[in-house]
Amino acid sequence: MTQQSRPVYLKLRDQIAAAIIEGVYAEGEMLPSVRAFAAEQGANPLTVAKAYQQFQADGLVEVQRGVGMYVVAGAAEKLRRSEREQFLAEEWPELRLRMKRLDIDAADLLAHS
Amino acid sequence: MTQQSRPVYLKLRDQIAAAIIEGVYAEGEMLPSVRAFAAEQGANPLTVAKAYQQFQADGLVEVQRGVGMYVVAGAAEKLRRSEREQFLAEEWPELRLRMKRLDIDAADLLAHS
DNA sequence: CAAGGTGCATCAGTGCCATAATACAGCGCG
DNA sequence: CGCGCTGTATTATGGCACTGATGCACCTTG
Repeated sequence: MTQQSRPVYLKLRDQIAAAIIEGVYAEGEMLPSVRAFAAEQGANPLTVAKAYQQFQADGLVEVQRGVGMYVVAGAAEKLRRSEREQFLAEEWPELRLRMKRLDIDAADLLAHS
Repeated sequence: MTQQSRPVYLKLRDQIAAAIIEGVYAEGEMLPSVRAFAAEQGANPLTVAKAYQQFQADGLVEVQRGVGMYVVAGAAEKLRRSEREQFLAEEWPELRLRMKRLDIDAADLLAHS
């Protein structure tokens, strides 16, 4: 009903980013083809391509035309650093205020681990 | 250009919720009128109304037609509990996994306080 | 009663998103 | 070379959420 439905291409992007960081798609290996990943996820190949392009633009994957897209060396660490900084700089401050407002502290978090 | 990362009416909703919890809009008091708040925030009155409706549906504010919308007694605590549960049950688990993936621990958070 | 403020309903417009159907360009392999 | 696999460009279309302008019903106040 609300904005729970983030755009599909962004969901796919996050999913792929997590997989790269966790080594599911190791450096030097090939990402699933646009068509294969689309079929697997039940999405449209173009939508997958749109998600892939984000990584290509950031230099995290390398395109070999006619072959596939390969994870660049150091991509996992680069991605982790990038997202880490983004989280600490932008999300955490707001999150901190919000937790304070909702009266949530470390003990509450541990209770829900 | 109309597409922010987050819909305006949801931003307004969060902003108002925070104000209610913090007592800026005390219980029994009247919320700013739709038109007044819209002018103040540079938004459309209808967009503000959409944000207000969420609170009305949840029974946190009471509408007196022709007069205004009043904060119901106990609204602040009810809102805090609701958001608190929502955070712990839905957001925190994902956040926890994400922080682990990004190699963020308590020390990092304290460093950015 | 008249006037101004309130919320709210209706209709219309806009832009992003997702999908679809093709078509094209490059590469590897038999 | 021929075939099948890659990514990519093009165009078109439908859906849906968000936003916007106008007008109406209701209440209080003087």
